[in-house]
Amino acid sequence: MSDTKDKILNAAEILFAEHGFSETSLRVITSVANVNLAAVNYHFGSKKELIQAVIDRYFTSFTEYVENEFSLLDIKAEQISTQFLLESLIVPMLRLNKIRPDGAATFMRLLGRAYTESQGHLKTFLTEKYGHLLTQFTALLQLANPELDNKEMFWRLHFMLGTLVFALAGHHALSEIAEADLNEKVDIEGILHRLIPFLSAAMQSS
Amino acid sequence: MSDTKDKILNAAEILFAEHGFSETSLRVITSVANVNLAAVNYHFGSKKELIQAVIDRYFTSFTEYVENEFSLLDIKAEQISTQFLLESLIVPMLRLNKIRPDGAATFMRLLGRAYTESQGHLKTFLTEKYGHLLTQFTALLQLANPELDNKEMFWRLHFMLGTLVFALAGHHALSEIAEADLNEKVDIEGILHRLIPFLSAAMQSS
DNA sequence: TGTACATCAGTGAACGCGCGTTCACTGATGTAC
DNA sequence: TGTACATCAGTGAACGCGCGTTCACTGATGTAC
Repeated sequence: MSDTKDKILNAAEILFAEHGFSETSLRVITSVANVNLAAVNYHFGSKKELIQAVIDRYFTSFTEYVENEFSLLDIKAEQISTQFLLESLIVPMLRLNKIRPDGAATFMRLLGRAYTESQGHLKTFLTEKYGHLLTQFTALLQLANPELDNKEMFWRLHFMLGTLVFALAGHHALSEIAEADLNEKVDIEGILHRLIPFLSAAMQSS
Repeated sequence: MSDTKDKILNAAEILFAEHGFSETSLRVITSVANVNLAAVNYHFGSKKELIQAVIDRYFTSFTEYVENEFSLLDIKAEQISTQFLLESLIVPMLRLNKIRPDGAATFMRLLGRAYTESQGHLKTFLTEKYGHLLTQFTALLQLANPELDNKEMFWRLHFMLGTLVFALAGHHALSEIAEADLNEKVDIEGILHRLIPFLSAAMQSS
């Protein structure tokens, strides 16, 4: 992969996470990346495909880490619980910080943007490529919560994922308020450790 | 208030909720509203001020309903609990359906957009005008959960609000998946009744 | 080793288009004397 | 009751601007014979 291509991806992911996809112009991206404007269309074909490439790069790493983590779980073991499953997402999450500066936060913000900016192409693209991961996670959750029926599980799962993405994607804003109000600094890991008991309790509500 | 002004607001709120603020052009709004393009700038001054006017119209009604509902609560009563407080938001929420078709859903989607689209002007505008409502709600929550310290309360409150806005703003998408996967139709009220026990349990997690 | 051609990465300038906003203007209604 | 002027709601056309994309082109490297 050429240097130029990487420079575009690196600049784009930060700008997309910060300002959203449609609010970020190719002119800003290429000037931050210090490459020619036409290089985006040369390497990626269109802005749409650049957006997909940016998200895909994270997802490829993330799913690899998650699958690796899941394969280590002993599915028959007694200790499989919602809390335990959510905690098993922390390691894959934080490994993203090693491949890109502030990678976990950037990935979550991109996910939040993808969820919100309502052009269909991203949703189709993601569910086709990474839907099996959600299926796998759902199956494990069902193992951990055998007393919940399908419907209840569906809703709780989506509430939970929503809270996760929302809290992690908005963690910049939250941290700012937290620092002003409580004089407390928190990073992604800190938020995850506050979120997991919160979500586990919610999942077990009767 | 002139007919034209209302026609613009009514068309704009639906389009903003559906496609986001910056993805919705004044040309689309005015053609749906069946008014002249220049009328937006004549009546509102700019697109930014139109966005604020759309959101403000809902907030004015909503805060009025909420304050009315809160004033009916007996603050000393034993039964004040998180569940009880969340349930007291249902009535104000659903009253929005009476002043505008699908008003509750539209309002939540607008809130979600406002939270996500990152220009500061909306956040400043809203916290200045309606921040006291959040303060009031926090105080009541603290009454219902005296065992939580300030920090824990801060985080749980924001996780909770995030889940609420996220789930309600995205309820169109969720309902679609739910219908495909579970053959179940749900509206805002249905989601609220699933969400409240979920969030109450989360709030009480130890 | 030398020549001819193909492939590839990258570029500078221009294209057409949709955007928010502005401006000079119209016509209806209200107000003063 | 009539006239002169002011205010207001609304309009049609144009403005300049930033956008994603395209196109003809360059220069470096690889491949065939």
